[in-house]
Amino acid sequence: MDDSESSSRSVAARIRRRLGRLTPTERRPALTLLANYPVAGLETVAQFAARANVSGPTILRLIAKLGFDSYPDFQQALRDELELRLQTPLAKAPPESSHPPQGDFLSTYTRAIIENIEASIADLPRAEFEAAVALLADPRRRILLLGGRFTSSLAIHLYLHLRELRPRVQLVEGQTATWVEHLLDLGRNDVLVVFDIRRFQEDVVLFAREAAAGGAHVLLFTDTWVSPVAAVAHHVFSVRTTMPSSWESFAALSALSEALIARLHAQHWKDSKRRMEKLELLRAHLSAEEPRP
Amino acid sequence: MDDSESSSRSVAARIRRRLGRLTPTERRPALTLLANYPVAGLETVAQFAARANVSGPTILRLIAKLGFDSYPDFQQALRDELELRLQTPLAKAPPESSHPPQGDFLSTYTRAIIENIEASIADLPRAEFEAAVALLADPRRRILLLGGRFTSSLAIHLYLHLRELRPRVQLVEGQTATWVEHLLDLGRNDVLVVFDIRRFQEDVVLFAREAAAGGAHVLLFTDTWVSPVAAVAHHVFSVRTTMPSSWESFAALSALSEALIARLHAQHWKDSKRRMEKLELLRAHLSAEEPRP
DNA sequence: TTGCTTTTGTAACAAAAATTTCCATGCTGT
DNA sequence: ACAGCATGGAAATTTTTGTTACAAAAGCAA
Repeated sequence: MDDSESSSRSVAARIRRRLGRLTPTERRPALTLLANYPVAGLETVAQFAARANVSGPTILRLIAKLGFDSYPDFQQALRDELELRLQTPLAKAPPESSHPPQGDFLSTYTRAIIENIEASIADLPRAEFEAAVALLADPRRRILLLGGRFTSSLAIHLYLHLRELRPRVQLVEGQTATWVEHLLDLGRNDVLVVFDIRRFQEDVVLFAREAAAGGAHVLLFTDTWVSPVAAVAHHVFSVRTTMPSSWESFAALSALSEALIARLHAQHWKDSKRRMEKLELLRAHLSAEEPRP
Repeated sequence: MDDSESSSRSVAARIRRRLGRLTPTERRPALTLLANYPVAGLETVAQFAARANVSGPTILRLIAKLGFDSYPDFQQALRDELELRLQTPLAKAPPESSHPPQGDFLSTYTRAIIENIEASIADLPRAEFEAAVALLADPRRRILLLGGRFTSSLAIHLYLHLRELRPRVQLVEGQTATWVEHLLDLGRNDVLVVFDIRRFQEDVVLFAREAAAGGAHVLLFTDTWVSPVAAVAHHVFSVRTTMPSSWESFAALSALSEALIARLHAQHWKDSKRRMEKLELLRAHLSAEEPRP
């Protein structure tokens, strides 16, 4: 009866909506799928059934109740969802050729960015955020920042601001081969902040792993695909970076680190104010002695 | 022959490693898979083949070269990867269940950011935007990027992405004293992109002035206070960076440069796609010849 | 050009998958 | 207790899918 309404939603949403009306045995694979979303549903009926400890026909009855015409149909829906989340620049020609632009480009693009930010921040666990702030606020800890090929700009952004607020902030940069030096005296009292999004970089992952093994706290900023660094990270922030049809957007990651900075600044205002005034003074000294151009 | 070694890596890594040794037609589905990772590989052979415009057997030959015994084997490997990635801490948090409180710091801060972006983009002259895109799209022009003390992260962000899309992109970095070298052969056919926000930097302004005098097109990204660079700039984008209580936010600037990149990519999709595929190939070559760890 | 090798697609075939049928089991209400 | 009904699985059936053999096409050397 409510098919027309629920059929527009994601598979996960369809399941949640009908969970109450499922038989106990049907509920088992339904929950299994939610727990291993969407991989479980991409297997064969037999594999899925085995995973959920039910028989094949039960799977098929479940799929039918969810409103799919066949099991391949259901899998296609899962793949479509997945693809939408994962599109990379090379994936597809821009849509403007296919159907005329609705609203101009800038407005459309901006709306997508805003949606990304909103969705990301809404889903973000507040406690994790506060924990991260506390870690970064602790002046005794050393802070190391690391980014990937593209995300290094984010690491730099955070670095430039943190450096103003507190001492002992370092950026891991340059050739990969030189990174190890940072690992040398990295210990229990240090924090590594890593930015890593899809097309996760092996060298970044390895570095984070090493740092974690050495006892450092690892803070990870990643996309919905979740970098493998998460396995060793103490705090993980996963935000949306995918845009409808084009490149990825760092807007949400950027917003998050700015929020982090703002929070730090607000909470430890007295310390950072003193520090910034001192900086100001030093800069004045330096520039006063510079020769006039 | 080196199967034992490469089989421990991810499917994507296997592809990159062998990309050079594949036939042209086999390379097509390989790149298709990387672009739509891993969805393309989770489809049936026929679907995957259609997506890459090759025949079924070509897919199977590719899979065999990658070291898999069968297509289902290959799919299982993809699913395993996917599952591992999605099992991370994120799974703990319930996805779309309850919306977090409205009034907390993060939400408030995010709302301010979003307002900044919306207001900035709404006021932005579309013609200027398109003119900027056209300038940056012209492959004959050299592009120079420059940022200030904090805004350098924005310059780097744009630099890292432009570099993928087109040749002849350079970043002005390092000590101010070394910048002049860039001015040497800067001429009528070149473009200087400058980021400069309040507490405008003298050295940045001087550089831009010099570049403009030399005939270069100057593109300025600035805040509502408008950098003095505007006096010599050919296109000026002034956006909001002020936040209610604390630090400034680069979100609008960031959104704008991302929109630029997206627009460029969309308009000159064919060129940039070719370029990016070539990059992919080169990276594969480099990583294939890396020494064993 | 000619002949040889490599590459790629067509079509037939075998394997595996999804689907259906049908029967056993357990629960509910009289 | 026993009919009636909902539920779930084993096995048979049908459909789809992966696989292979083979021939056409393309590239290349002499």
